Amino acid sequence: MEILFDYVAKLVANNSQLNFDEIHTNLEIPNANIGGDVALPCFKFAKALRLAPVAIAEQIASSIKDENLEKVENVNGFLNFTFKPDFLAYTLLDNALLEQNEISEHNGMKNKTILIEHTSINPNASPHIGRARNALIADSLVRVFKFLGWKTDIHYFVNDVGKQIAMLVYATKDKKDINFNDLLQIYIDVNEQAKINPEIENAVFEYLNKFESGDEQVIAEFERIVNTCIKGQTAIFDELGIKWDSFDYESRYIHQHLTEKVLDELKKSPKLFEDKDGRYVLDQHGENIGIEEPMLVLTRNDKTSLYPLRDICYSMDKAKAGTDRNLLVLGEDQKVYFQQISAAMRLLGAEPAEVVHYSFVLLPDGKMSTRRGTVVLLEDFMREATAKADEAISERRGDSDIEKAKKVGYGALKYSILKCSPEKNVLFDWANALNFNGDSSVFAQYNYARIQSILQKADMDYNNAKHSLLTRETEIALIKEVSRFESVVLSVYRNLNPSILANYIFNLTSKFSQFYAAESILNIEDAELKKARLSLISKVATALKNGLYLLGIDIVESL
RNA sequence: GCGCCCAUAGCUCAACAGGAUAGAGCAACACCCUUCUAAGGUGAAGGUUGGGGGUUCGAGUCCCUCUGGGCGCACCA
Repeated sequence: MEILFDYVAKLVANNSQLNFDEIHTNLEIPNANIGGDVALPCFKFAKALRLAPVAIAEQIASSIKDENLEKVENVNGFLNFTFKPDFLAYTLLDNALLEQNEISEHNGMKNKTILIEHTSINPNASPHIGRARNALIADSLVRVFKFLGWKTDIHYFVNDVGKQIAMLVYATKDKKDINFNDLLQIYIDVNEQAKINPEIENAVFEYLNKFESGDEQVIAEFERIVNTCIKGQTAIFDELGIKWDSFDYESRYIHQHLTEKVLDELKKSPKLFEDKDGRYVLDQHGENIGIEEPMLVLTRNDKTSLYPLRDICYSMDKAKAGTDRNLLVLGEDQKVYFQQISAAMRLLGAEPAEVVHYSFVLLPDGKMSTRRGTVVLLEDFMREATAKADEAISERRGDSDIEKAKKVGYGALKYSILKCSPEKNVLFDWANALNFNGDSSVFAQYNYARIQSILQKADMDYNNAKHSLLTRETEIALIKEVSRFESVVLSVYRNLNPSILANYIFNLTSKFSQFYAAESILNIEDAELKKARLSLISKVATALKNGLYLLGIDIVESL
């Protein structure tokens, strides 16, 4: 639609005292029920032109004569432009950018660099769908940045130090083999036991002490647990096509004494002080942090580091990597904490990461809690979705196809989480998440497959099609939607919000499905029209394929 | 108690930097497969955008306030 905005802005600029930019920024797409292709509200020009909005619109409407316009009319101060359908069709379709190389070229983002850290969940158990939201949002953003030509560097911070790991080490100390799938139950049990048995707590802290002071035997035991966990967790994400470039271990900051330099830097600030217990504490009053006592305890009394200090060091390392952008996808529970780390970084003269926060996934009967075991595990969701997809495919196609079932099932899973705006809570219920009708990724995959089926049967070259022949109502509606693809991708990029894309894919699919029901493509006499329609649907297929890809969803050739 | 986020149809979600008559899907109702894949399409129904004030030519969108939900509130990581 951008090209039409330019066209209209130029036209109005030539027929009024308004300049191109002020016209262009005010242009909008009118609601479908109002009619018209582009609208210009004239209210804001009233003051400068010393004229009533209606009079301005009237004046401009009457002075514009353009062969490509069907009409320009004033509706209560809105100037509505309606183009001739053939002009609209070829202008939008011939200029629509749908492919990765075209879009990255057009927007000049090639070879920019971005570091993205995401997920970084505790290595203690199988991830639940709440934390999966982190990985899904981030992975989609990674895909969008890559699509636009950015070079991405994706990091995972492994919190391999701490009480929760020590507890798992304690609970598994006599076990020869540790199975990743047993860890959740072990974790729940040991937390239960620790409540009634204080000796566990003591033993756990002893483990932690030994780990931090470099006891090789204990370090090996920690590594055994952490590696089992990371392996198990990343295998699940890997199955979903989500990958990282590097895993950064928190313990490195302890064992290699990497926190000292940053601590020395912070000591230069009067905001860092030693409290009565001998711990280093950062006073963050005046940093606009929304808590009563903005203090960050950085060390224990023996001056060994606490997590926030290690996190500041890690964040500094990421900032020092010198990428054009530095992004972090983080749960809303970490909002204040992130502000605290950011304030410390500014104190050190560094630029904190940009952050995308997401809200939690809620269950119909309450919140999820790993410790209480009231969770929906990502892997359970994956299995259920695949099973349901396979059942449906078997029913339709006569036999099972597990690869296809995964593409359908995982797609539905991702879509159900990604379609919600990150700042809103997602309410998870099985029926909704496993619904393959209507507003779901399956609708898009299904219609993509329909298009492939037609294109295969067509057996004709539609490269130099005359798009001006596509003037039916459902064709124009579909063309308008396809032509938005690039601006939607850019909108996801600007807002760091993949739900915009999920939404778009549904609208595009809907428009295609309506066109498909209303018009024949192969069964028509007019060969030129057939060519034009084939060209149109091939472009729709490209937009669907690339759009789904950017959400991390695979297409299927038949369904 | 304080701070940040959210509240839109019975349910789940849309509505680009404030724009015109607030849109979809699910569920429920009535239709449409001798025609390119019916996981589809069409129609009807469903709303005082949580309540109340304000700013504006214009408010779901901005401001204030109340209610309800989510998250957090140094010495866990």
